[in-house]
Amino acid sequence: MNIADQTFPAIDGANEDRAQAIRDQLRDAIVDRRLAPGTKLSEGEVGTLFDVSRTVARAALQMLSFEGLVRTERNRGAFVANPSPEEARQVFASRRLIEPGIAIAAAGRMTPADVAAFKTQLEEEGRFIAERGPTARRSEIKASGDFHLLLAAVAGNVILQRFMEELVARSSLVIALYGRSGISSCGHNEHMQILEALEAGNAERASALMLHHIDHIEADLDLRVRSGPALRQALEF
Amino acid sequence: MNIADQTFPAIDGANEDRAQAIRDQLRDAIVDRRLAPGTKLSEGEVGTLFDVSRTVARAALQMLSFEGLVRTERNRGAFVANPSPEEARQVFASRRLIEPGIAIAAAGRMTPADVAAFKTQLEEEGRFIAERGPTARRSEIKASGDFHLLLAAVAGNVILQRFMEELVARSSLVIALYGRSGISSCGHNEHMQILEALEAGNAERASALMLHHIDHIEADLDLRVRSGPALRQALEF
DNA sequence: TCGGCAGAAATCGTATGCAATCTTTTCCAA
DNA sequence: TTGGAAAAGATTGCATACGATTTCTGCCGA
Repeated sequence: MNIADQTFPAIDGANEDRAQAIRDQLRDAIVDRRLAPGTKLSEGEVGTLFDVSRTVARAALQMLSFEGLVRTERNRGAFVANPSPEEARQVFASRRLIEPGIAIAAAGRMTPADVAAFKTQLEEEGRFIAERGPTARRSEIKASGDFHLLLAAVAGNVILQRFMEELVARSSLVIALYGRSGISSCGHNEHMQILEALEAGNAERASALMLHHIDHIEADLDLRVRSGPALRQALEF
Repeated sequence: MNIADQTFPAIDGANEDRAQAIRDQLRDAIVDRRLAPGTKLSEGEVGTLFDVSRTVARAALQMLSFEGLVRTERNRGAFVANPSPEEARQVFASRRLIEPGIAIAAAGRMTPADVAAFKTQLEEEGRFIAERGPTARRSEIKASGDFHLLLAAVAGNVILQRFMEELVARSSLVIALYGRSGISSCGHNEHMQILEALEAGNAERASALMLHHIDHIEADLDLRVRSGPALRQALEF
């Protein structure tokens, strides 16, 4: 999987920050697994693809590097991150710490509009599960992450929201690398249960369900080190 | 307070990343309050001060902007962040969520070397409290933050560690803006109590103490909006 | 055939130039 | 004096150029 094989919508050269737009495109591609972990993202290529100079492409890659989605090596370039099992565990440890609290905060702030937004989101999620094929699978992983992001938005703390954006994006990478099965339908059920608790204003229950939900996601991963770490490093694409 | 009044150690033009070195210098200056909130950080000036091109200075400022220490406005430039009371509350809400968990994780991983490091840190903290003068006050705030950063390092989760680095840095800004008194000596006592609990392996107690500690720090702030938000915005340096 | 070395090609790090945008100053009329 | 418009100045956004570093390639000797 090479970045040159991807097609990206043109960046509207309007007043918006173009580097940010490119970052968003690339992030989507990484989270959707259209760009595999380890793929090289050279400044020149990214620039050509989006029709901007290396300066702008570089800025976009720097942003992704801050988010942990891209790893940059001096004088070598940027690569889609290839999280280690240990990193994967830390991602989920972080989520276990943060998301139950976010659920509690969100429970106290849910508006009818929020409930409606969640229902729309969950419907879409359900549709992707029903469909078959790799495209649907990708959309499904994305939608599953969107549930958590929506929750973070409702919680109303922009700092935590940004942390969650990073954690959800990194989780997608981790699931891509270490995911075992299609536990997703189970996750969908759990999302619905969490929404019920939120709608009922039952913060405690929402929080507990969230904790279990994260445990379930992580339990579906196979985080055993497959071979000696030296070999793994050497093979790192 | 203008950035041009500051003196910075020269960046060693060696193999290290120069933008990163500049970011660290600027972050220290912001956290130490040598650069006041609202101070303009123009690319050209930063570049001249550190003897690098605007390209490198720009990269450093972009990093600080990601950390929330610097706010950038398109076509206008970068300014030391000026967090609103609401933002301040969110910083502390985030810390209340994360730090008790970090304390628990750290309690299970403390080595004798860690304990020694904490003791050294707390001694230094104590020294700054004893001293008088604005310089000592700055060092004291910095040292107080270092306690929390050390704890995050011991906890062993690099993701959470990075989150904490951001939160501690932003807290320094918030304290600079909204801090009322020298509650710091009280904070120092609390740090010592937390260390005792950690040393005893009492994770629950360490966690509870941490939560109270954060509450105390926030309680020392005066987060009332001083004037109409419109006026405040207008006066924003 | 294989390892390794030299040159070529690719890629990155950084400085600099130019256009676009914003800010400040100047100046004139009310 | 005050308001406002226009010019001058400063600063950013972006592209491009060039040296430095790394990677690739082809060739040679063992």
